[in-house]
Amino acid sequence: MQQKVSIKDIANHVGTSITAVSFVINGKAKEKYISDKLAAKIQKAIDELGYQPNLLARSLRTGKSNIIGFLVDDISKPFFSGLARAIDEKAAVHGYKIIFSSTGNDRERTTEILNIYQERRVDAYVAALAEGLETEIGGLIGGETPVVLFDRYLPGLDADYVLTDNFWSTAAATQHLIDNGFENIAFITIDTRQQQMLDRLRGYSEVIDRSGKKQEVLKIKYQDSEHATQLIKAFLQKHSHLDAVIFAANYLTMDGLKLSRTSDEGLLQSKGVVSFDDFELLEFIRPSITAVEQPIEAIAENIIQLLLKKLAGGATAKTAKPLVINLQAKLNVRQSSKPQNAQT
Amino acid sequence: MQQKVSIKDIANHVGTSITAVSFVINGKAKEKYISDKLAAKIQKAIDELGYQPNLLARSLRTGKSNIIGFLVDDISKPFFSGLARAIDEKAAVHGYKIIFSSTGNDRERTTEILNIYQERRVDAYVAALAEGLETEIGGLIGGETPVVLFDRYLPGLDADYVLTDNFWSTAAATQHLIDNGFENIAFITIDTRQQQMLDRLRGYSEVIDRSGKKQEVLKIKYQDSEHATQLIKAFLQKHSHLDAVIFAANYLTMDGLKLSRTSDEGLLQSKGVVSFDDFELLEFIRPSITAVEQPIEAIAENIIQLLLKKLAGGATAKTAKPLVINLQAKLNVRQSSKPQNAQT
DNA sequence: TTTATTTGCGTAAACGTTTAAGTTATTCGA
DNA sequence: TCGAATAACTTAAACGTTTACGCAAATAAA
Repeated sequence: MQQKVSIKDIANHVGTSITAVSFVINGKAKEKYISDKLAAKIQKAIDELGYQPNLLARSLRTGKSNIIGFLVDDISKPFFSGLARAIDEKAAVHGYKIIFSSTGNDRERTTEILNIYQERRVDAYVAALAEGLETEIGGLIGGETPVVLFDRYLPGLDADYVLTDNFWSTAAATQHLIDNGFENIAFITIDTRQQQMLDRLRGYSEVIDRSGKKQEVLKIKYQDSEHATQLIKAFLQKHSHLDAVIFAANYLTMDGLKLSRTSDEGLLQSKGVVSFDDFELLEFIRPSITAVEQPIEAIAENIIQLLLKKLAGGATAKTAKPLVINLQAKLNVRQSSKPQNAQT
Repeated sequence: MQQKVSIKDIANHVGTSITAVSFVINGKAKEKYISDKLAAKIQKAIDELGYQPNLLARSLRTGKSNIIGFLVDDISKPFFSGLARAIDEKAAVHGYKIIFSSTGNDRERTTEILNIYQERRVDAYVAALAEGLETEIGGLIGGETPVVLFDRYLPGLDADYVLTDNFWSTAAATQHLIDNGFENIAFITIDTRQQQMLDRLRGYSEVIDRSGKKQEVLKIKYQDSEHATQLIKAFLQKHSHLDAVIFAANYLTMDGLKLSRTSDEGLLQSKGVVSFDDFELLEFIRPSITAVEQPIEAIAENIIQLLLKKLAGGATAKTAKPLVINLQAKLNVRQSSKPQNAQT
């Protein structure tokens, strides 16, 4: 009943043309020489009849859907859903709406989603994709529609990125442990070619080397959680001289923490621990764990700004060389100094 | 370059009318008497030219956007983002896309979002709203566009609901504690008129009464986390005979767990604990905590089914009386029997 | 053979906008 | 006083679909 009042209805009600109505709706009354009197009457009708523009029609006409497609592994992961919220709110300010999808790291699903996005005529893409999906998103990158990638850098893809500075953040975390008196610091990561993991490892390596200490790295060929926990356990048992551990990803931290549920709880209990990626759990866990927190708000803000710039400056932006923005993470220190057998 | 091939292009390429093309696109070739030969030629052109329908145009014409508006407090809450993912995937199967927004429990923001949804001509609404926003969503309920509410029941609103059976679930949890030998079971909730909290309390009360035991209830006037933790602490100290506690909401469980970070860790350590709402943290926390897990998949499935039914059967569905679906939650038992000074 | 159906396809209107290109009436400079 | 500029509107096309009609040819019925 309320849904259906259109520009034409307004025009008829006032006794004018739809053009005039359109102009005042779009705030072009002055510019287009609509008299104040007519403009006022139209505005009155708009309010009284409760007119709401049909964005579908507008989009069809203007060729801009004002929709941004957002694509990640799994939208229910805290990092992604947090970012989704931030981005959604910032986009709303500029009249854009976000649509989300989870690829589940599946190739077919990904092309399917991208297809749907194209059919819905999204104005831009925002995506964090795993390696192996380069070609699917790659096809979009030269095209009409702007693309901004985040979270993970894909070496093959010459695109615009908004990233956490993994090298810097890990270096800072490592330095933090050193500053607090830890001597033998291990780094637990996965065996991969993912750029962000390599950067994290490099951050650790360089700081350790510069300090004259010895690197102690465990690279896990990741199969499943159980398996990883076992490898971590063996590693820690073998290197009993370690007094601190850095986990290079949140799931590794979790796998490590699972040791505390078994009889092996001493293994981590007595050490300084730093987790890459902060999560709620860490506020509660004992021993308390320092964490590298991704700057979600900043990431969201940079993505939106980059996008707006690309959306605004059509051709100019297209010829510009891709931008890689590296944002510094925050180190959430939960316990810093090293008592006898300490934690951080 | 790829973006712009339309029905008309196909028609010109084949040398036929756009009508014919439209028919084969929509699989109405047979029905509309398009010869197999023409249909094949058209199909060939569609594939070769890489035609993608413009869903905006289609929506404008058909009056169906195939978009569902989803509205919650905060999409980054695990329960909501998990549900979002589940619902998104199920909706995709039926050609629907979800758009999400977070109200932040703000009245103005809520009306704003609903306005945007109307402008985008969503086909249906899915929402979980806090009390106080009844009127904003209430205006939609009689209207053209189907509405399904979930998670929280608003007594004033005669709408379709998909809910977790709070009464049943809490009763089951309480019974579980009794069955495992706990004698003095407390219930910690907030002082509110929220229906779901009242139902949970009722579930506890009835089972306790029936068992002949004594009710021990703490109703917190919730201000902030710190304050709640203090009240919980005082309560537990005062009633030292308690051997089990049920927290009526996940944030209460968290506030309770914060006791473990202070010197008062003994207070919960020695007791059986059940949390309403499960969350990742609980898998790691010690003492381990049994939890009531909301059936996310089932909720998503029921929402979609209900929606599809309402979308299909226009007028018939509108006259039907509102449906309230109550889904049973799952009790995730992490430690059940009561040793001397036990946990559950 | 004539008439009625079925088959196969095209014309054109409509969905609700935006906007280029008119049209008329008014003001104005010289 | 008159053409030109300006002010105030309107007409109509276009965006890419779907779909009610219309029309002719082929087939079936009479």
